[in-house]
Amino acid sequence: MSPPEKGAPTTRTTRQRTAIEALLADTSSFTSAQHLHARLSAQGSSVGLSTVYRTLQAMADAGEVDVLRQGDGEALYRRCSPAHHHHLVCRECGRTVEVEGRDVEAWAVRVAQTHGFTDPTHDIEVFGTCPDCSR
Amino acid sequence: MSPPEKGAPTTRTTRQRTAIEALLADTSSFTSAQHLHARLSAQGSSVGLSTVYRTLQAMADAGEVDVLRQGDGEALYRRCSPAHHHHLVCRECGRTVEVEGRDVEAWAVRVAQTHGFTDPTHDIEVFGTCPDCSR
DNA sequence: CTTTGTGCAAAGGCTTTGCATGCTT
DNA sequence: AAGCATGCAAAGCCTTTGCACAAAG
Repeated sequence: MSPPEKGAPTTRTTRQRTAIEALLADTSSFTSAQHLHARLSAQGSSVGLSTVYRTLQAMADAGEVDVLRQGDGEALYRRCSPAHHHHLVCRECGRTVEVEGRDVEAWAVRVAQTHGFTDPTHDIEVFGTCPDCSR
Repeated sequence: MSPPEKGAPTTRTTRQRTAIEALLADTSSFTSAQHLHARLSAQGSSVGLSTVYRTLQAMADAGEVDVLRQGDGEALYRRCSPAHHHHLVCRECGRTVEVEGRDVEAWAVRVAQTHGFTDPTHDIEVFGTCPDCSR
């Protein structure tokens, strides 16, 4: 079927890819592909919208960014640390804080086991209004 | 602007609404609007797709069904109990179990407070393979 | 009789894909 | 030179909306 899959699929260093990664590195809140595309254009380093989508998708697959599905169908992305973690997101400005949740991890596993579900996974996000926005 | 809003916004009893509620009551897994529409047609009690969407949305607003955003942008619905709860969803067949999470609720609140975030809310879903599917 | 619900078809918004060209290796 | 990456435009998908008609209260 498919050739003997080896490690990481080649990722070339292009101006676009670099620009996207750089911008993402400077952003601490969740952003949409479209917004990112707009910022890149405004900033001069214009990149095709499809490229933004493709790159973001690739990074998500590689675990380099976290994806959050908004209620309106728009996907939000944010760079993230490699370790497993959860987010505390400000519902006003989108600012994000990565938090750990050993307790929650354990809870999730326990819940799954209790019902005989194997191979547990979970999606957890906490929302709130951050200090700056509630002022 | 708007008239003095009183209690519940009138919900009329129509054949369509009844059919949707009935089908939902018989389903214990998350379903998409389109799938629901197809099942209704197949079952004879055909209902317009827009009506399905509108009804589902109304029920979601009323807290009669839970909404789950799939990665591909399709929304999944499922009837639910009025009390606050979370879901344990089988990633194979979609079967769902409602679970409580006092511990998690507390954790979420604590996490928010720790970072000065007010008015905490959360989205939590646990996935796994159910007994029947892992067999 | 008045008001809300329904259908159909068209519009919308985000995302994906086909294909020819340019750039990285 | 060989192959992935990029752009543009078109296509896809799910969902929402406008409007005229039917049904509920």
